[in-house]
Order: sequence, then C-alpha cells, then structure tokens
Amino acid sequence: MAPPPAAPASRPSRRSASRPDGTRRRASHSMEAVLTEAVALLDEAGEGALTFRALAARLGGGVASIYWYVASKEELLDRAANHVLADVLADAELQVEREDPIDGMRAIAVTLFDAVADRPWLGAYFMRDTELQPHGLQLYERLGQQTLRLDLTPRQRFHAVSAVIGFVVGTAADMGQEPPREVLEGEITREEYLARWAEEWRSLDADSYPYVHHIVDEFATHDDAEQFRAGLELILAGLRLQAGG
Amino acid sequence: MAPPPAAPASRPSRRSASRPDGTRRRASHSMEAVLTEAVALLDEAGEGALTFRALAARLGGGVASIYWYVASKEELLDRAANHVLADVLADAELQVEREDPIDGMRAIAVTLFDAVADRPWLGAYFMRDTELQPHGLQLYERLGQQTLRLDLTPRQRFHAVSAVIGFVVGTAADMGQEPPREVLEGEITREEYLARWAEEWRSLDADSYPYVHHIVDEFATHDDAEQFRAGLELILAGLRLQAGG
DNA sequence: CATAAACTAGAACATTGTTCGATGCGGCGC
DNA sequence: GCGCCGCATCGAACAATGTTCTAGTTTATG
Repeated sequence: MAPPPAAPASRPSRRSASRPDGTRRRASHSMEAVLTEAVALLDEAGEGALTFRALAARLGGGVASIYWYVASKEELLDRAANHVLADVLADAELQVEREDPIDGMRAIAVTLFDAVADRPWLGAYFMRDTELQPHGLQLYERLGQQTLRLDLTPRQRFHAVSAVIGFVVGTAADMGQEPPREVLEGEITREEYLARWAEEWRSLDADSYPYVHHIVDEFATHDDAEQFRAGLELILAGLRLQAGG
Repeated sequence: MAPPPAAPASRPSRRSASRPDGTRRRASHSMEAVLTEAVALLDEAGEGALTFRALAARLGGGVASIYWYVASKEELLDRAANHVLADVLADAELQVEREDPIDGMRAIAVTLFDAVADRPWLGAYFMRDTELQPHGLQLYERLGQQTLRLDLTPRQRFHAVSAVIGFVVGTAADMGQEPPREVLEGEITREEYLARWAEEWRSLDADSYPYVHHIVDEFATHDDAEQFRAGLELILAGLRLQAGG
C-alpha cells in the first residue's frame, strides 16, 4: 500500500542449492532456509523473538552469515512477509472464481485478514516494497481485478482497493497486538481478560460515557473475526451502492 | 481498540511543580515536561529518534531520571500518545454538533486521521491501555455517541465504531510510514518518488497485471487525504444503508 | 591445479532499554 | 536548630541488539 524504497541493486542474494547430503561441517543455509526459520521464529514467539542471534542459532551457523542473504533486518522482514504471502496468495487464487466480484473481494479480504490476524508483524511489512514482495503485489492485483468487473471509474477502483486493504491490514494489526503476558502464559483466559476490561469500563461515569456503557456487553463477548467481517460488509455495501447496486 | 494490560499499580508518577526559579543545579522535570519533549522528539525525527538518552539530553538531566515518571518505554509512548490525543479530542469536540450523526462521525474520523497521518507512531499506540489513555477513550466515546442517534442495534453500533477506527488508524499508519531517505533529505520530491514506482509498475506484464496498469496513473497522481476520504465514504455509506437510509 | 566467486563465521563496535545504588532536597515533628 | 523521611535526581554499569570487519573455507570452472 505505501510507497516503497527504490531497491538499491545491492547483494546478489541468490539461493544456493544445499545438497541433501547430511554430512556438512559448516552450516549451509540457502535463502529458503533463512526465511523459513525466520518465519518460524516469528510465529512461535512474536516479532521480538526474531533476532539475528536467535536465527543464527536455529540455523546452526554464525550471526554474520545471515548478512550474506539479507542486507538488513528490514529486508529480512520484508522478505519474510513475502514468503508468508505466497500461501495467502495461493489460498486467494482458489477463491477468485466467484460470480459476483464483490464476493470475490470479500473472499480475498478474509483470507488476508486471517493471515495477518495471527501474524501481527505481517501488517507492518505488507507491501512496503513491491520489488521485494511480488506476492504482495499479486494479491493487490487479484483484489483489484475484481473491481474491473464493477461499473466504476479507475479512480473509484483505486480507492476501493486501497480502502479494503487499509481496513484489513489496520484492523488485523490492531487485533493482533501481542496479548499481555497474563493471557499468553495461560494465567487467565481471553474471556476473563476482556471481562476485566469491561468491568473497568462499567465503573466509568454513565452520564459521561453513555456509548461505552451501551456497548460494554457487546465488547465483553465479542469475536474478533465477526467484528472484522461486520466492518468489511460496510465497505462492500458502500461499494456496491457506488457501482449502481 | 485492542485489549489493554491491566495496569499494575506501579510507581506514583505524579507531577512535581517545578518552580519558575531558573537557578537550579539539578534538573527538575515534571511529567508534563517529559511528555512534551518526548512528543517534540517524536514529531521532529520520527519514532526512532525517541531514545531515553536523547530525551534526557533535551531535558538537561540524566537518563535514569525519566524512569521516575515512567516505568518503561512502552508506558512512555502510551502516555505520549494520550498527551497528543488531548488536542485531537479538543478539535473533535468542536465538530460534534452536527445535525446528521454521520456527518459527526466523518468529522471526528477526519480529525483523527490528520493527527495520525503526520504522527505514524500514534497509530501503533492508540488506545492500547485505556487507563493510561483517557483521551483515547473519550475520543472513542465521542465517535460512539454519534451512532446512538442512528437506528441500530448495540452490536451494530459497536461494529460500526470499530470499523471506522480500524480503518482510520490502519490507513493513516500505512500512509504515514517513514518516507525513504531520498525524499526526506529533499533529493527527490514525493511526485518523482511516486513516478518512479509507477514506472516500475508500468514495466510489469500487462496481461498478468491488468488492474495495476488500469490504476497506475491514479496512483502516480493520488492524494493521500483524498484516498482516505473516499474509503471513509464507503464505510459511512454502508452504515447509512444499515441504519435504514 | 589454480583462481575467483560463493559462502561461512568469530570478534569487535556502537547504541539501545533498564537497573542499582548513592546522593541531594524539602518539609515536618521535636 | 536538628534529624528524619519521602520525593526526586543521576552516574555508572549491564545485557541485548543490529551491524561491520576481516579472515577463513568451500565449490565450480577453466
């Protein structure tokens, strides 16, 4: 979505086919292995867990080796995002053959949401650099293709796709914020946690916070996915209206 | 928007009235000063520029002193966000007296967007902890109050407000990503930068990327604020429809 | 076999958030 | 005045991180 830096030609960063031979003294990585382990680290313990040292240990090599494949941590995360988006894209391609283009948009949006929701880091690195993230660009393209089947101007199509992506990424990143330790470590459940917050809200002055009191029960029992879907429907309804029903 | 950690009672964190007396050996801060300088640092040079050492230097004191007011950098950013939201809230309050509740929602959303757009860090820390961010909660309340004037169920109201905030914060954070050095240092303008990216897109295969080609001109000349407004209108149109026109 | 490119890695560096312990400052009871 | 105690400040040290330097080893190719 956001403007990408023009990629400086930089290092070759080509993969090396590590032969299936198991007996090698020195660790042999290959770009694929680096990204796979990086994503694994990210998925297991969140963004904070991805350090060059932890990654090197997992690869059984030295810290500096990673720099042969990647020029910086930023690039590592850009590439890791693209790596994950390959699966998202594959899923999305399957669901594109809808009669109704808006159904197609919804399907892609939901797929992307699911991916970002349990990978909070992905939101921040989605389509930052189209050169490093071809899969992100393709996802963008797929979503946009649906709008080509709607009666809209190019500008309206551009705005529609931007809106959907902004909403998906923003909402997912927001919902995916690292839960506090208490929940992560299983001390309390998500419900208890929500209830605790709800209680805090209920203790607010009712006259000053009529809305908060009005929705506090909904909040306490809400489901993230349903909340997302509801918001998405608003956008899609507005879009359908714009396209002339 | 996202669940907040239950605030551990922690340090008192009260302000101390630093007397106007200029001749003091030791630096006397006060919470207000800390937050003000932190925000200034953030605004001047982005999230990366806010370090405890830089902040201490600006305050003319030692690094460890800041920890008397704030338990961690996380809390510092939460409080800084709340500090900024005070102004946003004041702006929003002025624009709430609309006839049409949806006009009111739009006004608040635009105000919040403007604030986040040129403060990328704000998006990531918006309403993370309502106890530390009362202003964020009040903004949420104000937005929600508009929906009380619409014919909706509590759940629909909850979803509507969540959708608007998710879209605003997500889009603004996305658009507000740090521009690359070339642009920041004035080597090239934003237009040239966009044009460069557009050129890259135009070089893609036209059959595989029909949509990208279709909107590339729109992209090259697009205005962030207009793009945001267009997306917001989609949500609000969907909402109006849901409320029965 | 020699040469260059592909690839690995140890050690060192600067910078960051955070903690510890010591020290000053202000008012209050006596 | 004196001593005490809570508020407030700060220097120094720590561990962790991204990154660079430099040197080494492997692999393909002629």
